[in-house]
Formats: sequence, structure tokens, C-alpha cells
Amino acid sequence: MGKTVNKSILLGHVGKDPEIHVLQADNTVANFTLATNDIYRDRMGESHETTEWHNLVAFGRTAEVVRDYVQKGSRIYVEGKLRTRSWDDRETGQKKYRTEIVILDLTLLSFNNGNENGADYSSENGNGARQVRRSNTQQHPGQDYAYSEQGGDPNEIPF
Amino acid sequence: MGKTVNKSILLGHVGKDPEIHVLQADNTVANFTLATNDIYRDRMGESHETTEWHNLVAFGRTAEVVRDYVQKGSRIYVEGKLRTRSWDDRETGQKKYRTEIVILDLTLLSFNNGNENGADYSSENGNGARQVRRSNTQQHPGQDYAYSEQGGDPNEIPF
Amino acid sequence: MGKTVNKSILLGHVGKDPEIHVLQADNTVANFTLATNDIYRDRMGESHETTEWHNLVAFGRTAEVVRDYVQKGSRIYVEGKLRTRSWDDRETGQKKYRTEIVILDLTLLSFNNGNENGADYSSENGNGARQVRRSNTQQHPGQDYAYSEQGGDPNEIPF
Amino acid sequence: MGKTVNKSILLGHVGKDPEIHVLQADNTVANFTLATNDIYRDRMGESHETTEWHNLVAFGRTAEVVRDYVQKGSRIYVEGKLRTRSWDDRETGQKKYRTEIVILDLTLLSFNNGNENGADYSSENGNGARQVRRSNTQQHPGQDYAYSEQGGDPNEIPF
DNA sequence: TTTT
DNA sequence: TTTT
Repeated sequence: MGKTVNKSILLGHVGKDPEIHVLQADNTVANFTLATNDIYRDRMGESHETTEWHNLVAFGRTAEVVRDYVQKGSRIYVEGKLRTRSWDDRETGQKKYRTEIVILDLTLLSFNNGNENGADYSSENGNGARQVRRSNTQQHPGQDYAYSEQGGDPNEIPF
Repeated sequence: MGKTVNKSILLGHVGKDPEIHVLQADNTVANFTLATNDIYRDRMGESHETTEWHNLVAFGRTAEVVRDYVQKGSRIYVEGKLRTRSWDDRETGQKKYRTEIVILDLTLLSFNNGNENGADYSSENGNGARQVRRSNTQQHPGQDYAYSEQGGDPNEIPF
Repeated sequence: MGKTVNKSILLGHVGKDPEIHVLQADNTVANFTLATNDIYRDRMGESHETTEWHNLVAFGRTAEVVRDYVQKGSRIYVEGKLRTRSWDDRETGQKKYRTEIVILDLTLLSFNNGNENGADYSSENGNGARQVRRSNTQQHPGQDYAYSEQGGDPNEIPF
Repeated sequence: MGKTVNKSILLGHVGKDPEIHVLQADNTVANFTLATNDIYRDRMGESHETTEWHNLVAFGRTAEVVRDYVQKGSRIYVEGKLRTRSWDDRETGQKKYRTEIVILDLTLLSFNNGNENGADYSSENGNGARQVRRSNTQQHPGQDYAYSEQGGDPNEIPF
């Protein structure tokens, strides 16, 4: 029940591997970008394509799913809300703004780098199951967290 | 038909009277801000309300509707797409960003300053009809345009 | 987190006063219809308007809000999910279907019978506050429930 | 610009190969069903999954895309509007209803039977390109139409 | 009738 | 800068 509505729906490809930060023991944050494409026709009737880049952020359980299953090239569906943060730039003293979509719902549409037709990953583990990243400490060596196995079958993918 | 989706749905109140610009004879642009509210509960269980401000932009026919019917305090429903523009700041040389929602569909939910229950405006023209702004030259004296009466009953409100 | 998406967004006017049923002590159900309009142009270029009627259903707390604030003519924004129920018709033995939108989010856009500009209701209580129906036993005499005052300021409207 | 909103967003799997009908030379119609899943927890805390079936219909150019690229098992994203048709049943004389989603926007999320990771089809044509159905006369032998090659590169997939 |  |  709300007086207002703030909802965004995006479907596109992830621009780079998510950055993961652990704020507190209990709160993971994931930041990444998502590309959507717009096709328009100019006055001469020629078709052009532009790419729009969106800043996405996820918290908590959703951030853990991002950490474990989303990477550069992944195709995802996202539902969220817009949020604009502002701060004073240290150097120039100017007000700066950054608009983000806070993810409230996430659907994975591809695995292994967004290549919807590749067959390479099944050969990696030889059993046909989806291989997931349960840690990415190499990419973010400063972090120290463990995937919570409790509360569900560890072999069950949570989406 | 598209490979990606870029859709935002907003319902809220307009922060101030739209700024109207006429780029060419044929292309009106309207810029304004929209507020949405978010209620969240902090760790102490106390309820807080934040306001999110969105930059909206409309073009063409939609901008004309904004010019004529939207004002500070109006409650509106908007469907659009996200667009982030960037430019180099003249003074500092820094890259700056501004994210906007380009309006693709607009529904007016209130008239006369968003007061959904006020009866004052009907007394202004004494006939119970909705009174609309067909020009706002006072607010934007530098502009010179006329509302196009052709293509429809001038008494018909186009939404 | 989900593998699929089932989401409907409707904004329109309520066709008749909601029917309220109390299944158990704890679970109120509200059923009503919502009209949306579609304007289309036929092959001759003439404009036509059709009305689409949607079956809406709300449960629990949301149903209580519907009971107390929604009536015939109310303009509302609704977000929900589609659900199709089927049963065998007693007389004919035929399979029958009914598709409903289960309300997940509700925003009231008007008060007093959807008349967004009326001033009559404020004269009813003489204090400018919105008057709400806290019971509708006349309309639904078979029911016996009371609006729960606990859990919040009884003068606070919950949306 | 509209007074009301009637919008549905679905992401799921296609239940069976679309039925294609050609009403006139110029108007193709495609009918098919789409499954979405809902997970809920009962009073005992046990998790259950239900499947919701949606009736989808596409017209014109969109129907041609459905005809050529959508099949049983395909995963798709759809945006559309709800429409309920009614008729009197010939046998019983009863009023019957059928609610459909009229597709306004369609995004294909998988190829070859929804297997997002399968590599089998690329071996069918040996060049790694997506293989599309440009006719389905076997399935609908009564029809006689040809995919329009004009208006674009015939090798370009239109979404 | 889909999918995980 | 809106609104309740």
C-alpha cells in the first residue's frame, strides 16, 4: 500500500563482473552495470542503435545471488526502484549525482557469460549441472565471506 | 520487438512547474521533477520516510500536454525509459551525469495543483468544466508558441 | 528471486462497491471489478473506445483497505498477478474459467466515489479530514467484523 | 496519453507450439499459452509450487515473429494488455469467458526449445548462426503464406 | 501444456 | 521542489 510508485523493469546484459562488498557480517552489497539497447530511426529514415548503461545495486540475499550467479555478459531481468545519491566532490566541491536501480527482483536468463547457446560449461564439471561461483575471492581478495549453506539444499539454485 | 527492456513506471507529485522549451517549430520539450516516497523501518523498528526526486523529460505532443495540464503539485502516472546524459563540466572539466526518465505515456491524476478534492477551480470559470492552461507565456516569457487547435475538438482534453 | 514473472499493472475506475467476505477470523477477502479504456482507430480512421473489465481480488490487510476506502467509482492504481481459477459448472458439467488479478499493491487515487474534484464530503464532517468507511455492514449485513484499531494511529490512513 | 492503464508483463515458458491463423492477406494471428510459476509457503511452512497458464495472442508483424521463432518450450518476455472475450456457448447457451494477453512487445530469451545452453542446433547448419523456422507448413498445412523478405536483410533476426 |  |  503506497501513495506513490517507483518501479523500473530492465532486461539486458551485464557490462562487467559485479563488485561485491560486505558492509557488515550480515549485509552484502553488489554493484554492476546493465546495458539496454534502443533502436531509433533518424530523420533520414536510417536506423540507429544506442546503448544505455544502468547502474544496478543489490543488497543482502539478492547481492549473494548476484555474487554467485551474475557475471559479465549475463542476461538478466531485473525489477527495482530508482534511487539517486548525491555527494560533494572532494576535489571540485561540486555536487555530483548518481542514479541507481535498487534490485528488488532478479531473474537469471543465461548462464556462463551470457552465451545462451554455448555448451562449454557442462564439460567443465562433466555432469551436466550448472556450475556456479560460490566464491569469487580471487576477484575480490579483500573480502571474507562464506556462502550460507543453511536454509536449503546446497545443490538447489535459489531462482 | 526488442532484445532488451528499459521501462520505468512512476506515480507521484510534480515538484515544480515544468520548464518548456521549443527546439524547432515542431518539437516542444518539457522538463520537470517528480517526487516519490519510500517508507522504511530502521533497525530500531521506527518508520522513516524518504523522498526520491526524478528528472522527467517529454517531447513533442506529450510535452504539449505537460505544458498545458501539468503543474507544481500535480499527481501523475508516467511510463517511460531511462536515459543518462553525460557532458564535461566547463569549469572543472569533470564528467557529469544526469539520469532522466523519457516519458512515453502520461496519465493525469489530478487537476489544479494536485488537490484532488478542491472545488475552487470550478468557480473560476463557473461552468464546472476543467480549466486548462493553453499558454504559459507569463511563466516562460521568452517563448513564443501557440497551442495547436487543429486536429481535434479544442474542447476535448486529450487524455 | 524467481524464474518467471507474472505481473499486471492496472489504473482505472472501480465498477461497483467491493464484495467483502471474511473467510476466517484472520483472512478478509475483497472482490470487485475495475474498468480500463482502450481507444483504437478503425480502418475508416474513426476513433472508438472500448471498456475492458477486470476481476480483482485482495486478501488480508489489503482487503481491509479495499473494504474501508474503495467503492464504486474510485480511481485506483493496482499492481498484481494473474490467476485463473477453473471449476465444473454444476448445471452443465462444463469447465468454466475466471481470470483474476490478485492485488499485491494498491494506491488510492480518489476519494468519495471517484469524484476527484467534488467538495461535498468535507462538509459531511466539517473538519476537512477525509471521511472513511470503517464499516459497511449495511451493504454487507451478513458480515460481522470490526476495523482493527490496534497497530497504528486510528486517524492515520494507511496509504 | 491515456486515462487508464492496462498492462501485463510476463516472463515464462511456452506450453506448446503456437497456432497460426491468417485472417486476411495482411493479418496473421498467433495463439499460444505461457506458463509462469508461483512459489508459496503454506501454514505448515512447507514450500509449494503452482503453475499459472496464460492465453497469449499476437497480431500482424508480432504474430509473424511468433510463427517463425517461438515454439513449445521457448522462454520469452512479453508485455501486453488484458482482454476478455465472451460468447454464448452453443450447446448450453451459457455465457463463457476467456481472458487473453494481447502481445504488444516480445523478447525471445531462448532458441531451440528453450534450451539456453544446448549446442545441438548449431551443428544442424554448421555455421553457428541461429536457425529459424521461416515456415511451418507441416504444422499448419492449410495455410499458404511466405515470410516477407522485403524491408530488411533476410538474414537479420528482427529482435 | 512449459520450465527448474 | 511534491504529497499525505
